[in-house]
Amino acid sequence: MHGGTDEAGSTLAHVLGLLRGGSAPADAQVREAAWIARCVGRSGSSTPLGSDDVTALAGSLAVHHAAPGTVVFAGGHPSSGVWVLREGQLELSVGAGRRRVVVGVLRAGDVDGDIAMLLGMPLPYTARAVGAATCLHLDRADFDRLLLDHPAIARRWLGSVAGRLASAQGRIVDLLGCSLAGKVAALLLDEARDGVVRLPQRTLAAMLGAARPSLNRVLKELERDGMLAVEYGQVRIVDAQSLRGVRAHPSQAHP
Amino acid sequence: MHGGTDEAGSTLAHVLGLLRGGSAPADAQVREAAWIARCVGRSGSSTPLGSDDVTALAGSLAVHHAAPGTVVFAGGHPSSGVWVLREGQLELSVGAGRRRVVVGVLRAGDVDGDIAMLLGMPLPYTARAVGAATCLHLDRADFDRLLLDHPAIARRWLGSVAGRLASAQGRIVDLLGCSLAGKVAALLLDEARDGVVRLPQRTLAAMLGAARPSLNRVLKELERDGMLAVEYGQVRIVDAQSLRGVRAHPSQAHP
DNA sequence: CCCCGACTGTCAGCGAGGTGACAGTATCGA
DNA sequence: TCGATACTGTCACCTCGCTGACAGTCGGGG
Repeated sequence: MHGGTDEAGSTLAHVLGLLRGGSAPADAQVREAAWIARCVGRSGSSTPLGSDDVTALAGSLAVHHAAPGTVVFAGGHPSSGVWVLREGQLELSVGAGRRRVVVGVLRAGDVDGDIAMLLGMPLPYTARAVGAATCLHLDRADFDRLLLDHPAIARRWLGSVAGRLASAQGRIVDLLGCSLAGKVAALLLDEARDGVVRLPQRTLAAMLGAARPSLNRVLKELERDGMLAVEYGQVRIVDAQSLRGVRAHPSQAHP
Repeated sequence: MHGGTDEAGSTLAHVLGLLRGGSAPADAQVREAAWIARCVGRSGSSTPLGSDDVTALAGSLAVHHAAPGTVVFAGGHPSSGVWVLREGQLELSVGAGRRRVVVGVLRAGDVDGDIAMLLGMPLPYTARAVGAATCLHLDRADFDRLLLDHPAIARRWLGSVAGRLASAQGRIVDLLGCSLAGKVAALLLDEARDGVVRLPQRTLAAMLGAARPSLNRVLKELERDGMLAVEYGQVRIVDAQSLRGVRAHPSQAHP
């Protein structure tokens, strides 16, 4: 099936299309950005900076007030440093102009840009302020000075990144062991904020490496079973407990 | 997700045992341990400690000489600290007694145990010295002191963990976008040391969430195409270039 | 207000891969 | 040297999910 007759050219064009932030965001690009978006320092679980840190450092951090719709950082460029969102929401998106797809949302307390900066890799998505937003920014030099002056913060930052690594590991395991229904359940459960996942089915499908019709079928089944409410551009989790049960099921059913 | 264990009768072994009536360690356990084993600080790519660091710190690190077959650290228990392998090889395995499955190997320069220690989670596998091995050990206090006294090392450690996070991300994308052949190619390419992957097909299949017969079929196809040599308990990569081409193919074949 | 673009809902057909089973073979310990 | 115990190689059958297409619905901009 994968004989020597495949067109190397079309494959290459496909790959190149992914790398440039072109017009039509290919599924693969959406998928990659969406998964990376799940690896930010989430407030509550694994934020490297506590609110006490932020207040203590407030004077030495650059404050950035972003007007609604403003781009805070742009995908494709190397990360200028670390962003800490203090108020408002930032929408993470891929793709140009009208064809852009939202792959995630940053909320107050979230920290992003650190991994890209540490590794010198380009940011995979663009962040825009949804309403008015207040961010704190550390450039590379500030970041180094922060870690140098505050070893406790350095230590906690290490813990934060380690936690993100562990959750990425967990997602690998989730993705491999389950049927599509299990993957969907796992994705919804840890992507939800306040019981709602505000992503279109197309994006969810891309994140799972699944086809949209297949995803839709699973969603409707789960809705019929009373676990979800499928709405326009979002999914509401109704019965999280049962949903966790779906995730736990072994991969294939068979008598 | 939680770590595995090495001792029959522990809670986790019991829970995993419930999922399948199975006797051998459940595939899910093997899979999880195998993926975590791929997230150690590999020498060369993302080791937090340079050899110069190690020599500079040699006096303050605890040296541990492990006789062949000795257990260096045991799965299921919380990590006592960070292990740096200086000489020899450590075999990472899951499962009790004779039924154990090897999920990875540590080589000179590799660093492990840091993530589990940082997060307070149990180690998912047991490490045994294959031949004679020399390890350096830092307990939690030593680790904290190291990061406190050497900010440059703390900074590099952060970079190392960030690199491991990025590679875990990359694996998620690899796993979702490709056909089974693509997944196999990706797995073999970055699991190989000196062109050889020394894991049985059962373990490889578990890592990919695939069935062994399916994996075997793909391996034989790749062998027929001259890219691999399938041997007893290991796979030898013959033509890495072509294998990289297989990995790049889009997900599904289609006229 | 209406229209256009984006999103959801659904279908028939097909191929990839899972399942369980069984035979052959390499490896290791007694 | 001889089993016991893995591991590999392969089969027929069947399910899951992908493909491509089309109709219905929501929502924002002119």
